[in-house]
Amino acid sequence: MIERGPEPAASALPAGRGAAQVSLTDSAGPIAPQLLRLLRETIVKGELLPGSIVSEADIARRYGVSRQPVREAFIKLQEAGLLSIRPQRGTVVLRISVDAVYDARFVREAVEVAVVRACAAQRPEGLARRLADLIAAQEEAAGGDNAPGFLRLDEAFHRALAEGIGRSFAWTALEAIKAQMDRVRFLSFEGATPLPELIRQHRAIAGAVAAGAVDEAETAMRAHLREILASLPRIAQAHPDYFEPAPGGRAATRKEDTP
Amino acid sequence: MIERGPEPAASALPAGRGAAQVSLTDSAGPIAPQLLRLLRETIVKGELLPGSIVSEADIARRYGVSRQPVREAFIKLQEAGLLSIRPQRGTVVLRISVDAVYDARFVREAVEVAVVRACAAQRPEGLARRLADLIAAQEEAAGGDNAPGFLRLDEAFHRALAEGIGRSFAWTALEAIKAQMDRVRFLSFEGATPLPELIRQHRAIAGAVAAGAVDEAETAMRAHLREILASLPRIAQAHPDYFEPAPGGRAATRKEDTP
DNA sequence: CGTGCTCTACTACCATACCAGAATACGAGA
DNA sequence: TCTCGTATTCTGGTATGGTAGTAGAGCACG
Repeated sequence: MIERGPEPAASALPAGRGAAQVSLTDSAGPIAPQLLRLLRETIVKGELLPGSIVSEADIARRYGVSRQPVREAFIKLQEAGLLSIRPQRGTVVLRISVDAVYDARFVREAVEVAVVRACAAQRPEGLARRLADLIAAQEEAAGGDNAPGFLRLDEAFHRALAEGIGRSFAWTALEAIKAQMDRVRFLSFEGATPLPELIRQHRAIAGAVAAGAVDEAETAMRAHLREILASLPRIAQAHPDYFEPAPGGRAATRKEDTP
Repeated sequence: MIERGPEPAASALPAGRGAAQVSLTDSAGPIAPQLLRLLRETIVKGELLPGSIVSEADIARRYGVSRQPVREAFIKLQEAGLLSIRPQRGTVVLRISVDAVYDARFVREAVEVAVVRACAAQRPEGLARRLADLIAAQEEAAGGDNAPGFLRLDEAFHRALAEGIGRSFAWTALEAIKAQMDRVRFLSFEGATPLPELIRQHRAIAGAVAAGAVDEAETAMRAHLREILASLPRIAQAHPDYFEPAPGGRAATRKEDTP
């Protein structure tokens, strides 16, 4: 076991109530996936600030695990465009790249439009009911000011569409990409699109699907996905330190440069 | 250094001319990505047979590296749906799942259609020229019976479309997914779609893009992507041992089963 | 006082060691 | 001969040691 003295000096993590509160070794299952989810959530929520540098050993000490699972988590987070691993130099939490966010939306929109068109064309049995249930739950969450709960239900809504046509893989493939957009969403809680408006858009999508209106469903989905990022320019201005400077170069894309 | 005796007994790898011919330690750069590419190619080409079991230690010995880079490669190959890592039981090369291939095509088609539509709508400068060059090179490769070379040029063609509209990320995101389809393509060299026909389709796509015919470009792209898998049912029948049995259950999707 | 060099303190990467669980080989008993 | 319990030997997961390489601080020199 590693020496795990408190020594909270120079901690990049919020360390508000002791970061290692979530026990990884105690609970069941492999710790590598647990650590991955934990770190991703930490970054997406903005608790681990963009630009701050982390290290395998640092995180390993902090959570009382070895460097091995940390390394695996780092690699996946790099693929998701949240970290940049620079060999022998350090690993840095990437600032949000506006370009990367739009790239993610482009791919997500392409896939989700195809999904929702197929839904409207096939009108699979039970889907309309499922969507209605989710929308009802979303209204409840919105009423109770339960923002995190709403985000989970929002995900469930989109997943339900893919599952409806037997293409749950389509949503799985988007999950890695979605992280980029999620970071913006968490920043945009302050004065972004009100939840009732998002619910209204969900209802429009579900309605078009139930009616078998293919083109209408596509239009509704596109509007919805663009709405999510409508506040992006304003957010980027409000939090300049969270975002990559303007230039088009995106370090996240280049996984292996030929020097 | 690990004892690396020849002992070719019970080798799952073809071992035709000594598998470790490709030196990993000598050449430059981190060996983990190199090993990943090498293993992926080995699986996609069918040199490592579906259903065969591999182990971290086995591969590590074979290529004269430690288990660490092998492990990282395994993880990524699992995400790509090529391997199934079963803790404490073994890692198996997954058979091709027809469902998974169609899932991959669904996502790829959705993204590539969006790309090609944007290309036709924007008609970015220089793209038409680039596509024409690639098609010319493809004709040369097809004439010289250079199948692997043609596949590389085919990839370059699709990547060029994404790059044309400044969405190279779209192609990057597809690379992991594409592996499923590539496996089929390598099996289908025997009596599949003749290369001239594929080139004709490329020309149709490029022509529609150059003409700014958005819908026509979409149609051409869809036809092209479906053509690639046109021989799938026949291939699956011809190589039953390479494919997952009929039932809809796809082991590739379930990353963590709850036993 | 300004500038170049060395040397230290990190980093990620790779290799090795240890562990718990799963599958199988095997032998005793019926 | 067949069945069941046990021991061995695999597996992947985790922990830890070692190495090449980079960034930056401190010192020598102009």
